[in-house]
Amino acid sequence: MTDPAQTPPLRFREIDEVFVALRAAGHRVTTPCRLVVEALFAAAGPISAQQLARDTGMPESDPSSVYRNLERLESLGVARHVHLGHGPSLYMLVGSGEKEYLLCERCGRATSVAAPELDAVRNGIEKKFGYRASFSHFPIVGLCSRCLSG
Amino acid sequence: MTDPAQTPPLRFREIDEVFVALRAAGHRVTTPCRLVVEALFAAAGPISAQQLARDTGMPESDPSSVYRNLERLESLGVARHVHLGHGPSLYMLVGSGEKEYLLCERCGRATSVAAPELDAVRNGIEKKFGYRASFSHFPIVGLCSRCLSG
DNA sequence: TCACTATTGACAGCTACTGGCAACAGCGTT
DNA sequence: AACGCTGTTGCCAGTAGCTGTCAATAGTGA
Repeated sequence: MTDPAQTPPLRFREIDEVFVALRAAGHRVTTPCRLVVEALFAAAGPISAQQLARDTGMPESDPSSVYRNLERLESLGVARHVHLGHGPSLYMLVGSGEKEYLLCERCGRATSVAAPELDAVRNGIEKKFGYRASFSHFPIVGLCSRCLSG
Repeated sequence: MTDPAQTPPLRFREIDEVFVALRAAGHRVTTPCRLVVEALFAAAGPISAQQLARDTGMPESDPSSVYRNLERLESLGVARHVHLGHGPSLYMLVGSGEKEYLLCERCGRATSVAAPELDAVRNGIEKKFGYRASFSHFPIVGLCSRCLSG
């Protein structure tokens, strides 16, 4: 049983911590639940509910259970979502070093940056308008350098 | 015929310019079209397609004609829309002194400011990330001063 | 007034969810 | 290891916010 296919998935420990948190909150770690969490871990970046259904083999024609799992993970603070333009919400696990987003309205390209990178911008806005801006749920929208010059 | 009810609506001249622009582009100024433009003029601020249907007496149960009129007005550069949070798009006529928006994610309050007010923020973003941000279509989202202190 | 055709209202369809419900399956208990 | 409580699932229906199709209507120039 040392078959490589049998080795635990990457970052198993962190995944397991999610399951521990779920159980601690009185939730059950079902097969679909586990698949969703694993798919979020495996994803390269923010991912749609539709894509999660595809990745997990859950009913693509009706991703309501995917949404319910995501809702639960979000309520626990384990996952969150971002609205990148007009498409569906994109979900991700919350980790250390949270990201914020810039979105190009023309080409659709999204750039993620570490939250502190935007602190100067945030402070400027707060000083002038009293708003503490966050670009983790709704991004900064505009034109990227490529679309500006092109 | 000097009955006050017969006097032209407020800002009649500007409205008429919209109709001239529509005709110049080969469009017809129909009654529903006129009603939509007048409702946009009359509205206190950005207004939803649903509300426009209500205000004009157009079929509320199916605002597709309202959307087609808005689409036409937007393609002419006469109207535009903003996404204030998770609700429907809000439409407005394009005038002089364009507005940009800040939205409070908690209380839903939207603040509109003249575009130049955000130039410092915009320049800071462009210098650091190469993006030229616009907050007229998607607002800056965060927490307003009231929600921060309360 | 006529004829051409843009525009309308009605209807169907779509995406992205949200809610209801009976059957199923975790998980603590025995 | 079986039991049973109840959280969770899949399925189905429903909703919001649009978008597409089409025959009938109504602006507009001739």
